Amino acid sequence: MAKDFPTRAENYAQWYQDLVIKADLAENSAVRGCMVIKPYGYAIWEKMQAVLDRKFKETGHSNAYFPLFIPKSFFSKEASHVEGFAKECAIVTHYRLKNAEDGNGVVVDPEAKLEEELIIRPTSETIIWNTYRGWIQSYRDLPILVNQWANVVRWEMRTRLFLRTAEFLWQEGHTAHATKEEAIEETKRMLDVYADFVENTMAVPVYKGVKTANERFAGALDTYCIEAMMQDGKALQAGTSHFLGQNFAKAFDVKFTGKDGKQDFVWATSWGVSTRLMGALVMAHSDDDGLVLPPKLAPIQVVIVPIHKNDEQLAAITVVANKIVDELKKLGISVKYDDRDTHKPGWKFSEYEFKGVPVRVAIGPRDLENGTVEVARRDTKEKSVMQLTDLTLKISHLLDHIQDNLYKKALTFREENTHHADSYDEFKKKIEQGGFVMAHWDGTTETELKIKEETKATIRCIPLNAKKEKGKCIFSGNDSEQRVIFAQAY
RNA sequence: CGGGGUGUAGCGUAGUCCGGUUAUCGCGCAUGGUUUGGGACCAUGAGGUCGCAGGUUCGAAUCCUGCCACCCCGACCA
Repeated sequence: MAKDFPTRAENYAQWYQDLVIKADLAENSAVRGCMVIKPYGYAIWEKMQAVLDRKFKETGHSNAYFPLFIPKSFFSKEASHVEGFAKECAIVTHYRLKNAEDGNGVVVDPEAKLEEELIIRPTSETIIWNTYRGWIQSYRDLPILVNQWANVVRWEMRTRLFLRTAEFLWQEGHTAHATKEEAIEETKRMLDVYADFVENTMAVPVYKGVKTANERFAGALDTYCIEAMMQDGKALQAGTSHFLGQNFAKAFDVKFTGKDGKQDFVWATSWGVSTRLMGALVMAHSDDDGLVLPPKLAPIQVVIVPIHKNDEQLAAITVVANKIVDELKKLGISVKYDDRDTHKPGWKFSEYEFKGVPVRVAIGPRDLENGTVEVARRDTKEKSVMQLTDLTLKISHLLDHIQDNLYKKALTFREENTHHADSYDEFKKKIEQGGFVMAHWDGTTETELKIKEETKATIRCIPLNAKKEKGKCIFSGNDSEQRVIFAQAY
């Protein structure tokens, strides 16, 4: 495995890029801006999907699937929605190719122009609300709680593996409700689901908050979000949940008759997380020696490496190793016994370290004599010799400890890099140093944009559950009710 | 989409300014042997449309034109 990639301190962006590629998570494809997610990376995504999908179902949602293509006319029905996405849409204009007349390959058949062009979905609100119109007549049809796992396309100028690609994978939940209160409740419920997932499964602490008007989703009344801090101090939006009000119901004429016999427009929410979470995962935990994966998402949680001088020793080690494998599997732990003779143990150690496998077990001749194994953990690099007695239980606990430790480490890092600022000078200085800066803001878009222009920092969110604290806006000096989170962001 | 940079074997590179036999070196790969508690060693070998397409020239990795891809910085965004 390559050692020739920069440390985080030397070049954070390059470190990330190299790590994603060299750890076999993903690579650039022949299509500009699009990535190939490789098996090891996809395995992590599948684990994320499995946990999230279970949580969605536990909160009453069902999966469905809507088309990749959206008629262009649907898009223009919700004004702010079009405005938000118009500049980054891929459009299908034709439906047939023909052989080129000069015999060189194929060309678009001009005869096969579509009457109405199709947009490749950048998100599915429009096609879904157009569909919901047919599903909803009465309050008895509500709520509709649907999620879809899908790919979407946003034609980005500048892309980075996982963090921003032209095509990405995600899930989008789209719900319909009879009342405003119920829709807002749903919006917040799903925000909590995301926060719980990112903190407990990904081991990444987040702030829950509301976006400012400026950062709001195109077509939403309120956008709730979770914001995480990466190791370079920048913020990364890890998930969003939108309260859409009646905007899409009005745009697509989706009404229902209430118990009182009166008609009203339906209330909506949408919420999503994407393969961007993969980027967050890498940037939150990994180090200069490679990936560090939280046990709950690691495709391989435990790897066993035999150390032997000859076939007899290997055979004896294999007996012990297989027993450990069986016991770990019974505990639901994914384990790999790597008895390949094509690589030396040292090579394997480095390889699995680079791939972020949380726990490594090495078994050699000395261990056979003593009834022990050597256990190494990836997060701290600590090694210890353990007795075979109760080994699998100890490993199981160790995995839990690693999961906890990663979260605590990330939390400590975030706390150490979160500062308060009470004047604009102090603010600029602290933003320069990186990290989050909690500061008072007067609530206007003008102030927000000016601060962004001068410092590159944006308001990541107005945190929920933060203590109210009167103060003066660092920029304008006007009154403010609470501090908001400023940071440079991905 | 604007500014800058890079493109030579799977990866990293020398050579490019100043054109000249068979394109350099390391890693990796294959085969054989010795090895195996932190990326082993020796020997032999395979692997190249020098990003692509034109052009200049007796001759192009090298000079010229156009294009493509990727990286960094900006604008835009999850």
